[in-house]
Amino acid sequence: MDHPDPRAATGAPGVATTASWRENLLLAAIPAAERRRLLTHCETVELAFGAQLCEQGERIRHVYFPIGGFISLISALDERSRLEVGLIGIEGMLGVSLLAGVGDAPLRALVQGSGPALRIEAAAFCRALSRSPVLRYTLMRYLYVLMSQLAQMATCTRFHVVEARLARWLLMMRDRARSDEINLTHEFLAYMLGVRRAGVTRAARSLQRRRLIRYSRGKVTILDGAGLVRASCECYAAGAQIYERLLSTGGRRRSARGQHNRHGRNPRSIRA
Amino acid sequence: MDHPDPRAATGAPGVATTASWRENLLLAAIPAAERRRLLTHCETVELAFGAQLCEQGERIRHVYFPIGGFISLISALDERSRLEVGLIGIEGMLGVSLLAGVGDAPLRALVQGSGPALRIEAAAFCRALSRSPVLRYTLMRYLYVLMSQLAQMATCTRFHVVEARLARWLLMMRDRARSDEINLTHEFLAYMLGVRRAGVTRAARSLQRRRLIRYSRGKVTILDGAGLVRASCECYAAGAQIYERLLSTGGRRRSARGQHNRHGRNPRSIRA
DNA sequence: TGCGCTATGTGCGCGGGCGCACTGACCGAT
DNA sequence: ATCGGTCAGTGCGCCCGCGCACATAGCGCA
Repeated sequence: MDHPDPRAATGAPGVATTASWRENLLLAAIPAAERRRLLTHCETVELAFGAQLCEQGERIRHVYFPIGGFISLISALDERSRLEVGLIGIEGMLGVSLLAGVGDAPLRALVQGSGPALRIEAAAFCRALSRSPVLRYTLMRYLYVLMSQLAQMATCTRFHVVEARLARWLLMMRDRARSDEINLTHEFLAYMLGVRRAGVTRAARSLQRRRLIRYSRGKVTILDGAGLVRASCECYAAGAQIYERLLSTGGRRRSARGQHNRHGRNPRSIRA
Repeated sequence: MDHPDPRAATGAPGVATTASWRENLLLAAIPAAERRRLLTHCETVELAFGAQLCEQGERIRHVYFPIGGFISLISALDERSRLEVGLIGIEGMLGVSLLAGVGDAPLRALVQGSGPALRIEAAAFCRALSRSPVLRYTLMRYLYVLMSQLAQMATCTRFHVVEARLARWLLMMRDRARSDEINLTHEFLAYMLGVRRAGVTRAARSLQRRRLIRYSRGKVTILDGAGLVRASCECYAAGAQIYERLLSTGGRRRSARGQHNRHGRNPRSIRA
């Protein structure tokens, strides 16, 4: 109702696909040996747009490492008051609370962009965690990034107007989907931003008039990324920076070795 | 200017006081042997109201375990747009990011209620962490609680009116200060809630008229706690519950043994 | 006793976002 | 070709909180 079929099932576990762990930056940052062990417990699944992977307070059954799709974290006070507080793409994972030894999900998780993900059973994941300090270390850093994002989100939501926040979300989704085309209706955007659909319509129209985006019937295209960055609040740049500083340079104890980003992209170039 | 002298120094390390580790619930939850080792590195300090213990992005020098005072975590986009996103009292600690292997503070930390705290140097704390799985485990659960609070804070700030949020804060501070008298000006409250002082005045006056609180010149007294709970948003109850479920039952690996929440409350009843 | 500072009270006009409700445009299926 | 459904555009009155500015009132100190 509020968003496309929240109960839509996740696609069935797939067999081989072209996707691989390489697509997930967290997995890529784990030392090969650890990763191999982890991957033996993983299966590839297709995340279906709108699927609800878990509900606030419910038990976590699987941990997901997106390798194409992305997931949004939603904090809901009740069905009228809800707000997206985090976004998980190829740079992250769903289920960090297991790291803290907590088996319940703190937030609702909704698939926002369809695509594949690797998943692993919660129990197997916990076993892997308890065996591997490096795994813990790497994922903890991500947990920290998520926390920083949460705090920033709170402030951003409080102080910035819908239009800037919309621009920010579109950019974040572009980064996570790695595509300038995003499938999202105003309705869904309103759900995420915690505002009325009418408010989204107004903001989106304004962005479209300025030729920064184009949209129609649930498909948004980013035309001018640089312009959109300018139209967004500084939180977009800040968020990208936090991530870059803590993770994209390798993730594993780089602080000691000063490694560089193997993927070569400079996340700081938040550019167009 | 915006709040009482942010650069006020923390009181000098004290020697023996009547306060003890027993006053901090996290420390109390750690097995005795571990705690003893940790305490050898601790010193007692007096937190001075308004002191800034660390700034967003700066290096963490000490970890604090309040045993009387309490600390607020503030996310600042710039000096006009800032918002309190967390509150740390005897139930918590300042410096969790070290758990994630990150040496920089994600948020500004301001002393909100004067009182003693135990503190330990960051390096010593990290060493202790790396030696003790139980310590990690216990504190990780707290990290999780903080995260949940952050997410809830974002939603609360977005959807609830100033008066309810004010009531909530007063209650949270009462719990952490364990006193119905709280030293806080409207100015400072406005700083935390991210609203104008005038907004706080109006809300406070309304609460006072309803005989829930009384205040004058920087001192707020809670007259009717139960009434104040009713005037607050459900986030107060929800936050207390999260904490209780995860930490107050002992904190140490109870989940691994399949124990149940000894307090017997149903966590699902988050909506009144 | 009086000064000055800090804390609180209040007014006014503005604007963003809300709730509600209806219209119009486009798409796919029968 | 038509119909039903989803998606987007728009209007209207409302209210909360903002920004600004000024008016009182306690309190400490000289």
